[in-house]
Amino acid sequence: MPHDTLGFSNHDHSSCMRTALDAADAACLARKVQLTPVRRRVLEILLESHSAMGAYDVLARLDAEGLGSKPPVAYRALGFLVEQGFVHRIERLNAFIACAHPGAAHDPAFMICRACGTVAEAEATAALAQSAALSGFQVEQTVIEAEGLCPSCQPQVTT
Amino acid sequence: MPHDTLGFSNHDHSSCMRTALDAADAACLARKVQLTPVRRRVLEILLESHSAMGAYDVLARLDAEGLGSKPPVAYRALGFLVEQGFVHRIERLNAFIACAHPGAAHDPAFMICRACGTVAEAEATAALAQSAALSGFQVEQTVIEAEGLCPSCQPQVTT
DNA sequence: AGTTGTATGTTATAACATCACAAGTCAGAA
DNA sequence: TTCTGACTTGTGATGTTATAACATACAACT
Repeated sequence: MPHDTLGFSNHDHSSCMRTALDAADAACLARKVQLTPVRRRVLEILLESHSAMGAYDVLARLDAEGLGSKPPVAYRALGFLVEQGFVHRIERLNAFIACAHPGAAHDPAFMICRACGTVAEAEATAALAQSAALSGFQVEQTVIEAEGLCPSCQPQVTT
Repeated sequence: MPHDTLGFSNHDHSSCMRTALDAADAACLARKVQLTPVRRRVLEILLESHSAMGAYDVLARLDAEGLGSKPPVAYRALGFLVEQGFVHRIERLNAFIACAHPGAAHDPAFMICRACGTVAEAEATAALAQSAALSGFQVEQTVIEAEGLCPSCQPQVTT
């Protein structure tokens, strides 16, 4: 039953790619912004890899395909995709990952396996909300990241 | 009533510095690790500034005082202090800040004002715990950071 | 004195990110 | 058509953050 786009379970990859691209197309149309070839390709690259990639890794792919070779090309596209919510930045890794919940407005949290580097997305709860309310801080954006071991990298118990 | 070491309120600065240094001394003694001059000075610098500082800012201070001029000097000291829990790294800013709750074991969250750069520390709740438990992810470390506007940087209502 | 462990000093470079300015693209106005 | 303005891309240079790799110093113990 390969069907999960989040978490550390299997999922239907090609379907989640199509879904995400369709969602991005729709969102861009609605917001009157352009999903240009470079931007679209960067999103595809991140969706294909299905893992967190550094800006220079993305850039290397673009370069190989003749879509751009200088850092600003990658950073601009990534910046656009993050702005639009199609991609998330993983601060802890200085890396980027395609959003696992295309379309849904959300406040993502991430679980990063320190052994294999896999990053899974979860929904953040209102963890800071209370502290913020108490101190009068007005939250605009949150970064919530956990590092640890994913199920497949944990020491196995022999069955 | 200047007495708060966390949040965006006033506090007794020199007292919070002493408290933090005393806590660090005690912890190092207990753990049999050394709070060497460079390490101690870096902690003092962070406590004095009472805000998040980049590694190179810290390094500039060390250099001015003849305590070291090369990046590894600062990174090693900062790494040690982070390991020991005396200093926290703010991933979002690539910066470091002295811990506001010396001694207490904790899982900090941060509120970062995008206008003035002030960083306040709060306690993180078990935000990810549930997601992690569901997926089998074993959390070792979390980064929880909120960006927004602190009380004094928010548009004022004329009284 | 010799060995070990911890900390520091130093050079070089890797990795990440942005600035500044030129040029191309394209829709809509003149 | 031609102009214009908004947006996007191309490119060189630079700025910022972080670590690798190797050498040295020094204290504690044997």
